Amino acid sequence: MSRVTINDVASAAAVSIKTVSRVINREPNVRPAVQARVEAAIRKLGYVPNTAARSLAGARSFVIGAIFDNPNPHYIIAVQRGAMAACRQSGYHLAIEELDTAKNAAAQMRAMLATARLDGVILSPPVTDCAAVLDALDAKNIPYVRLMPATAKGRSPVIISDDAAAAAEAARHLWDFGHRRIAVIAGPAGHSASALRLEGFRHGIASAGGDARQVRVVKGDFTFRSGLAAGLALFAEKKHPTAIFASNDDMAAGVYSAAAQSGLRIPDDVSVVGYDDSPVAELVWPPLTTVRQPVAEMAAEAARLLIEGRGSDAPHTFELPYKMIMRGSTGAEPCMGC
Amino acid sequence: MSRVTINDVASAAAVSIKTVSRVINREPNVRPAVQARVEAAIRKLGYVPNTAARSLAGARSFVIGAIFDNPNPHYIIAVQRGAMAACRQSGYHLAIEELDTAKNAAAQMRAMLATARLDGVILSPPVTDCAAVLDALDAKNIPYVRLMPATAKGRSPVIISDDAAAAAEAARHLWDFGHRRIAVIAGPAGHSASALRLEGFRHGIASAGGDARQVRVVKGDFTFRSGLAAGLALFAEKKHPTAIFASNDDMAAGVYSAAAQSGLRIPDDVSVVGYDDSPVAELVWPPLTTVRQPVAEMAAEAARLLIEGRGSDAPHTFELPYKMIMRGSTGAEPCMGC
DNA sequence: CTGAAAGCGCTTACAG
DNA sequence: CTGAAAGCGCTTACAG
Repeated sequence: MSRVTINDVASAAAVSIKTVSRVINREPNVRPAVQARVEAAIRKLGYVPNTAARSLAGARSFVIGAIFDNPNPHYIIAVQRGAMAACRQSGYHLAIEELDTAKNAAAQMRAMLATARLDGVILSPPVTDCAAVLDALDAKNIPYVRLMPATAKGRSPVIISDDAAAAAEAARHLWDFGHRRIAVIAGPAGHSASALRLEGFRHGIASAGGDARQVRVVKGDFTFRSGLAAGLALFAEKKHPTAIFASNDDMAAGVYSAAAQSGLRIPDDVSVVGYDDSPVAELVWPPLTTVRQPVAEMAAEAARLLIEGRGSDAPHTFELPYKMIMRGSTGAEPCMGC
Repeated sequence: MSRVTINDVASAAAVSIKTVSRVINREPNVRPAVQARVEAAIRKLGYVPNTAARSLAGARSFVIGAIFDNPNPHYIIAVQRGAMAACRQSGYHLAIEELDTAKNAAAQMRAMLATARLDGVILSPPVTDCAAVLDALDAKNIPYVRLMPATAKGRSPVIISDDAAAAAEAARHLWDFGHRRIAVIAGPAGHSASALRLEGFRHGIASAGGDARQVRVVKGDFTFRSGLAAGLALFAEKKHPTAIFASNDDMAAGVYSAAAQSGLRIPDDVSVVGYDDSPVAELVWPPLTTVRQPVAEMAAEAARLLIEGRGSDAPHTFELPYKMIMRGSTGAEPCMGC
């Protein structure tokens, strides 16, 4: 639709197309007055640079890739939403690729790279820790930014949110409500978030003056079902926990179900904290107190880094703040006053 | 990476670049022998056409858009997976856009169209039925294909799977197992699938020789929670249903929870059928009998239609087959032998 | 059935 | 600080 070209803008601003190009690309050496004139012309004409032409003439493809593997749909959607937003703002496209880590991930990565010219790649867990994929990217000299890696953090710019600190805050929150019999439902062993959240929680208890070894730990696998099973097992105990930290919201929802089956009320009899602030957190009753990891913002930051050509910079760590979302599933320890 | 250009291929095959272009674009008027020679050269050199150059010289952008609104993440991911696969095969990109139908959808659509040149657009429910969005697309002359529209099917090519027939099959399946006290948990009123599945189920009962009016209908909204509530209400009745058709898997999972709380076993005491074959269907126990709508394939077909330039053809309907997935949640009516 | 020429809308590499 | 020229790799519109 945009028939307006760089030539039209150049004429309107009475400059050469090279100067318009400089303004578009924020290159130096343009007098402020001239720049203002060009920008006014761009706005007036509704000029949008032709990506195909820019790509053909220059070295950029204007495509950023996002690689996923074995994924939680909510998480993927959040990453996409953030990355897409950043891409759109700069006229980039987001190419989504799903890897099957079970098979030869590096070969799949190379196959993708053979057909698609990418200016950069965003890696999310668990591929974010797949050395073979990083190698394939390095071999082609393609910049990449990783979300929440557990290993090899020195290999690329990295975007994180402090899960351990968030879990510690959850622990203190429960502690401050007077809870002393506390259980954690941990995530699966393969997932780096599991360890981060568990250790963070223990650390929070310790820093509050408690004994981290007193914290009951039950294994889960991030599914509703495992949360239900863990909750049932916990509530069957004579002196069952009065507070439970589930390492994700789905398991917390399972705990809700277990509590209902066990005749326990939330938060009167037992307090529950989840993690992720997924949709289910607002669907359950009472609404779940949980932690929000700014996934979309993290992905957007990764995309921006790549778009600005900073994906090959010396390894940096960009940390974005988590947020505890206080809702109705936590309250005072039942015998506070007994 | 692909330094090989159309010129290299032309030299290798001893033809002009125009002939190579004809082969790439499957244009007519190339002798079979020449075509074979060109294809051999392409293969030998590993030539991949430069999309930016093709786009700049020609009329195509090589970008297909997919519009979503208020979405089930699993569904969106499935649509994306299918559409991406089709796009990748033809060197296209998929641009994903989320609309907020609550706000001015047409304005959002126009804003998107102003910056992105799209060769076609895939619309999925519920935007697939948003007349204002269709108008905006028509105004810009952009072809579109719609997935599962409920209205205005004559406005574009349309991809469907027969939800009503699938629901009818589910009904007959239950009927054949001897069930006569049957309930349906319906979806939300705004969603076209709700009506399709409910009416199809009723029709199935009638065609099996039953009385469709005897089928109990309880309202749900496609969430686990509404399925749980509906199940609890149903199971509280003296002569509770022995079979339940939940209009989606999430609600079916809610029914599982209700059954457990009510001391009912699946499928011994009550049979359950879901719809969607979402991941939860294999997570619950016993695994859920459900219906698979070929969402990814439907999206792939839509993308292919658009890529082949058939998006503006006279309205067609492409129907893809659903599939009933028999698992362990259905069995004989409990008193079959009493 | 095949090809030579022009041009798509930019950026690059220079020149000044 | 600014611009004229060349060229990126294709497709279009013709000519034969």
